[in-house]
Amino acid sequence: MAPRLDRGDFGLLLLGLLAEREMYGYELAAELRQRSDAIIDLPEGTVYPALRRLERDGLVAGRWAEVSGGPRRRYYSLTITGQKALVKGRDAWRRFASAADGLLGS
Amino acid sequence: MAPRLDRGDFGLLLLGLLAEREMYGYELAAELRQRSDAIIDLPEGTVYPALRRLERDGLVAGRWAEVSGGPRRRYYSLTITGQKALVKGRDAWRRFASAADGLLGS
DNA sequence: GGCTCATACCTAGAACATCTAGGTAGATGG
DNA sequence: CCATCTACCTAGATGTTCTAGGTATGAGCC
Repeated sequence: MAPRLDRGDFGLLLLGLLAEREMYGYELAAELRQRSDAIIDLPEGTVYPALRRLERDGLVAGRWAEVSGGPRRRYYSLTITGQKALVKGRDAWRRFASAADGLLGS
Repeated sequence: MAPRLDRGDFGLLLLGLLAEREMYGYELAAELRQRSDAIIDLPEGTVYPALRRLERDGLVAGRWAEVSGGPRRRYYSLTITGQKALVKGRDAWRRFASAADGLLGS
């Protein structure tokens, strides 16, 4: 149920960013790109469906916001369930990354 | 073409183990489980197809070996192409893991 | 012999996420 | 007028994991 980064589910990264502040899809994609030095560069066709899955599963909540001088935005924020999923997913990720590092060698 | 652990392709972990020594499928699965404290526990239905893909793509080479006191084994070893793929995949993985750690926060 | 267990391989199909390749629309600048 | 940026969206293909089996060898035990 919780997104697992170690299984190739990038939804956990979105939860990570949303833990800081409310953001919208386009912003999330740009933020991922900038703060990872373009290492993580998810196309929109990945981000929007991921957000819809997170909302469907109750991990984030979305609201529409009208913006003067541009298209409207759908802002997402973490739910309580989402916060718990983030903690769990982050733990699983750390364990996996540590194990993988050991197995991959120098 | 090269397996990317950061995209959820566990084939890279198999390349990592095979860089140490020649191994067979059943052994690889057990090795992954033991050395990761059961954090990485791939079912056989994942390992065998993954090895076949790696062989199909020329990253590993397999050979059959008869064994006294048990079923025959198919041993796999890294090819030159596989060694290069391991280096590339490992680099990509380290970069991704570092970026993800930063994005996931505390 | 017959039974169970561990080893060791394999496959088909379902499930799921990414990615490609588009589309829609509003505002801005040349 | 037209290109660009913003901001959202979707359908379909691709690719991998995982489930849930199956096959076969050999050892140990009654």
